[in-house]
Amino acid sequence: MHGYKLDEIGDYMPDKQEQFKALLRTNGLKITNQRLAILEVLSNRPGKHLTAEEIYECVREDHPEIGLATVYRTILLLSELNLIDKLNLGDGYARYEISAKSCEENSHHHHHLICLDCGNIYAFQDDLLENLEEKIKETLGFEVKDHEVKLFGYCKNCIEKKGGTDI
Amino acid sequence: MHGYKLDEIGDYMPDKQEQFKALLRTNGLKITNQRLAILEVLSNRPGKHLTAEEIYECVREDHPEIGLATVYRTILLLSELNLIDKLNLGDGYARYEISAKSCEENSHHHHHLICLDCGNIYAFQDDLLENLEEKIKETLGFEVKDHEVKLFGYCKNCIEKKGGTDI
DNA sequence: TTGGGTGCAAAGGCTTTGCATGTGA
DNA sequence: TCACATGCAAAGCCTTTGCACCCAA
Repeated sequence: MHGYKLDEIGDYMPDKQEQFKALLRTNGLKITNQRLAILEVLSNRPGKHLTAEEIYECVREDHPEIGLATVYRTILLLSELNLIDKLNLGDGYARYEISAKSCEENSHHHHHLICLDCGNIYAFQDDLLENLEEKIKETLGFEVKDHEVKLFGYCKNCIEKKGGTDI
Repeated sequence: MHGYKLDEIGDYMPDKQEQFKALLRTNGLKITNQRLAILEVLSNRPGKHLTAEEIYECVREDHPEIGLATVYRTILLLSELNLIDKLNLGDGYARYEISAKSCEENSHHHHHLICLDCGNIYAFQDDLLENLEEKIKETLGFEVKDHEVKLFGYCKNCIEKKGGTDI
């Protein structure tokens, strides 16, 4: 984290792209076509979890000259600005999605359901963790600031396809 | 997974190393000093989460001739035999610990508390997730088989050191 | 004896970095 | 103009793989 200012932008700002531009300006960063294009790719695919390579391919459709290094650098920037979330499934690729946080500032990350069959990723919100975190604070004195929950299993579609739950 | 037989060993087996040897024999694998040494390093450090490099350094104290590749290959083997668990903190290193599962077969993985200050990792058991998994099955039709929960925050020691919780 | 295991070095694969060039403010 | 941003290629870094030698069974 380079210490970017994250809270200078009011909620009244109408357009996500305008918010982004203002955020860049606030931090003395330049507004470039590459940065706008990368954020747009991610914004247009909420709930999709794209690898750097996938983002690169999407952006290249409109900006064939862009370099993969720029994608990586921009991803890092967007992460530090809390505009995107990083997800690691352990398959060797870091994945990114537009942040839910960027809408409601106080919420934790949502959780992920990963289907072991088709690989699709589903998101869900749950507040069960809040109780757990209180319990941990009481018993262990550990103060939870953030969490990452990944549930692995089989999604409805795949279960129905196989005609049973005993995969 | 290469389809190793995991359940051939009874609970009556007295020594962890003897269990391991029997497991290797059962699967037609050879008992080597390197394999024994690597499992011992991990067995002697329950709750520690070692990287391959760290395991390598530990084993080298008694077996200076061992190669890093052997450590990686053995780690993979131990994982497939469910004797060790893999943990990914997103820092670029895969970490390993002796499996809690290897004792009680039916339990899920335990969860991890990761201190953002000192980097220590604490483990805890909790059954809150069971309720959550039922709820997910009911509402989304998603059948959870395994989960991975990482909670990031500040441990008791670090909170006390700083003299406050507002780090 | 002999096929699996090991050590070494090289290769893989994702990500970061150096550097000269380009460009937004 | 000029510092920041970009593109390309090279380097980094963790991990895996190829291959000849070794050794447990």
